[in-house]
Amino acid sequence: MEPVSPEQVADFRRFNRCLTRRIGALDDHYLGQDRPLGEARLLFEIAEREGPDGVSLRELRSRLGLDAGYLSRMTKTLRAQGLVRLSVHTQDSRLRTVRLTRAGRAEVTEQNRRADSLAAGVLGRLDPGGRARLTEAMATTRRLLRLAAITVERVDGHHPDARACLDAYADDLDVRFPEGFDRTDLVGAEEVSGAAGAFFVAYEEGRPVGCGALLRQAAGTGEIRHVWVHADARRLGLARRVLDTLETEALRRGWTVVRLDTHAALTEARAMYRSAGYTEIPAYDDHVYADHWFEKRLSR
Amino acid sequence: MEPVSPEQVADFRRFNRCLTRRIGALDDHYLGQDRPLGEARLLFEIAEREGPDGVSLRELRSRLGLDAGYLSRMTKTLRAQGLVRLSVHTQDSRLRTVRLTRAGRAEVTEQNRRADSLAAGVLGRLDPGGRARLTEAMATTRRLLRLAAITVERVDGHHPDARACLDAYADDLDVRFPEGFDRTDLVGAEEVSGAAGAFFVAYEEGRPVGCGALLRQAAGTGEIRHVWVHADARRLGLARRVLDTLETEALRRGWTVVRLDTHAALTEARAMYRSAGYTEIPAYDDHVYADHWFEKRLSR
DNA sequence: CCGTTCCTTTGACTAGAGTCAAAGAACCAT
DNA sequence: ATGGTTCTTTGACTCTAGTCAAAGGAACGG
Repeated sequence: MEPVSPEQVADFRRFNRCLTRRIGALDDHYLGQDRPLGEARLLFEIAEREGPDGVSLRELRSRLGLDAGYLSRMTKTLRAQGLVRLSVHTQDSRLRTVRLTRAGRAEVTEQNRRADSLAAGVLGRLDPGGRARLTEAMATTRRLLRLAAITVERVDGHHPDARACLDAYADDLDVRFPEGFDRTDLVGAEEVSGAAGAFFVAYEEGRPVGCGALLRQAAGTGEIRHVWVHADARRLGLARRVLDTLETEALRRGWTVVRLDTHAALTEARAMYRSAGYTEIPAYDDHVYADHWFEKRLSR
Repeated sequence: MEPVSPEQVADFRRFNRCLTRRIGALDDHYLGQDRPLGEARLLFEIAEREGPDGVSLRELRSRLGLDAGYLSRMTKTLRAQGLVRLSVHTQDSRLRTVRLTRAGRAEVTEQNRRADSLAAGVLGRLDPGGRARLTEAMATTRRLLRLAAITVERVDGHHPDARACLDAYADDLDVRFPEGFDRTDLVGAEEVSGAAGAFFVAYEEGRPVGCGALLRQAAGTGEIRHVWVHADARRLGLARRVLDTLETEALRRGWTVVRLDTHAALTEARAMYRSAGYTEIPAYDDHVYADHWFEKRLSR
């Protein structure tokens, strides 16, 4: 890809320096008041992850990347402060489940209130136009930083991450299609392996957040299927990135045309394909869920 | 001022959370490799502040806000690693001067190279359009966060910060005006005190970075003078903010018209006044440095 | 020249953050 | 049932980061 210009690198680093200097004022965790940072972080994580049955120490440990002993001790002090309750996991009694007590919940709410008012204080020093521009620029920064942190990797069709993506994809379609979606329509693992095709998964911090499949359709022609992005990772431009990856892979295989079909319900997808250079063509198959067919001629 | 909308607060906090999570990858200091964070920070600060005669421990201490003992010990370990040299200050032998050795300089350069390549790595995962949008959004975020962190405060005309600003202002004008600038033209401390007028200084992290004066000109009319912004704080919209503050102060005093004059050399200033709602009027004085005269009718 | 103030060094602490290893209880596959 | 694995707890550490106070040398003001 094109090299990164030194000016952009300099801008990037200026931003980092500026932010790490101000991070004290920005970081929610510094609002942990008299509580040590580690505990404050843990408390927030519990509040965030806690389901109806609380959250297991194991999950917290992997989320926060903490040492088991360290975590055990910290939860002990939180318990001593009356902020959390510990109990044995209902399914697996090796695990402990943590949940917030009423006092713990109140504490978290209070911290959030404080962080909100701090943020409002900063924004309040700008005029309304400035506020709008700042929040807009922050949102753009966040979106693009997230996108830059996501990697798209080729995985085997049998890989659990591939199957997990396809499952989630099927669930999404089942909701969106008025007629529902039948999972037997999904590609088989062999169809996207070896010379037949390829499967790609997008990872954000190790978590699969998107996918896409490429299959051989005819000599020199590939078919793109199952381009999907997790709800949490939408509006980042990730689908476009997956598409780029699939096209690059097609070219690598010497396929100069790619096609795809899509359902009438997926209007944003159609817009995306058009803006990515795809043109609508007549039906090339009689696929149940297909209402629109697209094609793109690849070059270079 | 208008209240801050909850959506904007939420956006702001999402940004903070996202950034503190990624800060490990962004923060230059985390590149200090095997060196403790404190030492790495110190090393960078020395590199940044070091003049031809090095930099005094005293200055480092106040810049970084460190305990004297802590600083002393850290410089000792840096010295033991051969990265800095310590010597007695030439003017005041109570002070110690630190300067980087060749090895220290090499270390800093290497860290910078590493930080650059890390930044380039992140940017490189975006397409050129995304890179441009990201660096642009980062720059906007930085500018507006800086602006929001600046406070504009009324100070007495005799206050050292007021005099320092006027000195810097005079130096700037002396360079920009073809005919030079005579400091006796500056307002006296009494002209901006009490009922006669007011003087405002803009502070960024305790450092004066801008100023503006308001003087009574005639009944119900104020004159704005000496609106100045430090070179480091330009292009943030600070002049506009100072101007707003002066107008608010004028209104508070019941003055419904403010006027100002400006020199032909200051083209950006003229544009700024126009966009702030000032209209050009005929000369209202025969001030030496005045070529253009502006007026604004204040309301509410 | 004398007392006060300023700057640095040193010693003696504390608290937070985190690591490592051992051990016990529970689960799982065979 | 049994051996291996997983999860949590506990004890014993280490390393940073930072505070506080005492002390000594240098500068400064009168």
